[in-house]
Amino acid sequence: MSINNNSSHKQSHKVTIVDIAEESGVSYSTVSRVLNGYEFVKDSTRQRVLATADRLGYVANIQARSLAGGKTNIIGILVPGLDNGYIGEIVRGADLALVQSNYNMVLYTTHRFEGKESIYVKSFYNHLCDGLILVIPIMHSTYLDLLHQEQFPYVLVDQNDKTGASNIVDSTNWQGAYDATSYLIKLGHRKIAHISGLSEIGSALDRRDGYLSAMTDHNIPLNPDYIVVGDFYQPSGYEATEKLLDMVDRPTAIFAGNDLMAFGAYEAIRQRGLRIPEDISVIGFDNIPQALIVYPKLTTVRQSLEQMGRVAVKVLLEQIENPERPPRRITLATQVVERDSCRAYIGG
Amino acid sequence: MSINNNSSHKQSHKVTIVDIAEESGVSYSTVSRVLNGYEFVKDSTRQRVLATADRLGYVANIQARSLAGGKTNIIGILVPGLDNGYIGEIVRGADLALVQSNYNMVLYTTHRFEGKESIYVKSFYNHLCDGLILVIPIMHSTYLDLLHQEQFPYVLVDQNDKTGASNIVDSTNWQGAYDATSYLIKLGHRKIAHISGLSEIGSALDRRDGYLSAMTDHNIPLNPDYIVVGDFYQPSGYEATEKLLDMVDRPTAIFAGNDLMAFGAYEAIRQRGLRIPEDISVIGFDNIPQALIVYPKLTTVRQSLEQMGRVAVKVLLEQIENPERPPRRITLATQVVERDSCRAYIGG
DNA sequence: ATGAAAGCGCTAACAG
DNA sequence: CTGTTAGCGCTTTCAT
Repeated sequence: MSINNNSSHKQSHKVTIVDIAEESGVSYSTVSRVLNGYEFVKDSTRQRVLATADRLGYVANIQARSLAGGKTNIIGILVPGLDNGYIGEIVRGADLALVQSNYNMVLYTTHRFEGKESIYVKSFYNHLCDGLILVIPIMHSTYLDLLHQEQFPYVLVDQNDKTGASNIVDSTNWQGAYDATSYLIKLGHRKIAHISGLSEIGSALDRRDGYLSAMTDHNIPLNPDYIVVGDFYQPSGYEATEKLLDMVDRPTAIFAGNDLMAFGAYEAIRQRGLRIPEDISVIGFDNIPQALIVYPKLTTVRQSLEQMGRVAVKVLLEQIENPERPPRRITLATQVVERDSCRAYIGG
Repeated sequence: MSINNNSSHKQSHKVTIVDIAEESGVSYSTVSRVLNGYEFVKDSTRQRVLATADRLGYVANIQARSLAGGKTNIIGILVPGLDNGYIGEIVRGADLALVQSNYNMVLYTTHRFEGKESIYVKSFYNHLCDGLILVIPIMHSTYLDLLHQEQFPYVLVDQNDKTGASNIVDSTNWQGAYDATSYLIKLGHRKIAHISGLSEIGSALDRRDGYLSAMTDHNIPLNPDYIVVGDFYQPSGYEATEKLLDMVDRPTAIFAGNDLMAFGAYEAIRQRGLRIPEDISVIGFDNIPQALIVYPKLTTVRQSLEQMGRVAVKVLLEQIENPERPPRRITLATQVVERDSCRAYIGG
């Protein structure tokens, strides 16, 4: 009789495949096979094993499985933090996509490590998970090298990797910015300012370029002072807007690099006693959920963050299934969502 | 010469304690001791081992460590989802507190499992982490039994466990609601409605009771129709408010069970062409970050969500250090934050 | 103070 | 189709 000589009724402690093996009179490798869906197992055996596993309340020990070289059925998602809505939406999308798989997700927030996220990556390729989704605006290239070196499946979200060796899911940042700017122009604005994101961030650059191209294409002279750099967080939008409003030749419309900075702009504008959109139009980028609860509701460029998360999962799982598949890049469309924060420019 | 016969320079593959042992000429048990901070190791040995570990770029394999009975230095945090700001703040607080420890956090979202979160709990007590923070409004008692059975360290956030056997961090829900309601009363309101949360949720109940007590204490007759039940999400606040506004004897103030539902109320009120706070006052509960970006800024009851997260971590770590310590309950104070969504009731 | 050896729970050849 | 046998990387007695 085994150590576990209790009356085979309810588990008194951890149930392992060995327990199942004994109970169902097979070797534990067979149990392992059944549990892993191995084809060539007699059906009756399979049933029996499955039944006892169930009866005993077996829960696989992921660590052991992973240690022994199996898979974890976990995918990791690395994010800087949860404080900006943008990330939350992507995570939500990923989570949604995972429901339909038999994978679970674990989320790691790295913001406290400023560039040391590679620590995480290291533990990841130590097989804490089967694949990685990276949502990290400012990427320290060390990662990618590690990941490649280990041939570890991963996908970059909204982020560029010049080497072309990464799976990437992003959206049409340039086009979205172009459209946003054109929208403002079509409304009659010409004095259009842009609050840009940090230059280290690819999407910020793309959006700035989109803005510039739209202006140029419509033969509107560029005013360098109309471009001010923020950091994608709300306070920077506030400060940027203050500068803009201080100008003698104050802009009549602002295209913020993302919604958060647009909210900052709202504050600054309101504080000056100006009205949106009567006195000044504001358009954002992202369409985070808060865009709907601010007043007036924010006109913005929608990128389906949730969809990005979903697609990222899809790509990642495919990569895991088929490690040989060459990396792909999927770019999702953006779209201007008209709400209440912009209106036609009259007079002047 | 070992398998790993590369020129002991940069790792060509995973570095294990065996590698370190060979490089520094000690047994791998000694390496393990050093790495775990065991006291009785000769100092020179310790230095040498540490140095080579560093040079080789060693990263501990958490899985193996855990399997062998060691600790993971990971604490898990179980949340329903990330879509309501409330959770995000708690997570942020927990994350913040963890910076100062040498623990890492992994976050599991369970919303897709509706009550099956016990799956997670099971894998947790399988030592995927050293302790658990549970932020799950509707608790299916199965958890707690499992957790107790395994003597697994955990703390409940904003949630009650009648057995008194759990660590709990929560805030003064009753008092906060009482204060909010009293605040409205002091402003001259008497027709005060309350949008409550689901009755399955302890904090929702406490808030409702606080509201009732305040009304009673001020001798204001209770109107059952003034209490409508939502689910803590924005749409339910919208619908609840529609009902309220349809009443012939329409309330002049609304105390929403949380900020999200208050935002729903905003929408409904605005849609009716009414103004906040001129026509109707609104007060929320939670003080999530969005309370500041809505217009008008939401008057609400602050509970320091971030602090709750921080305290939860503190309690949990202490519990992990000292498993014998009896469970504690820490209740944080709440406070009415006056902003722009309430004003004195005049006339009527 | 340190080495040897057992074993955590599981997967994956390798034999039959 | 199924059992046997190695480990995976690490912690932990038990010796010395």
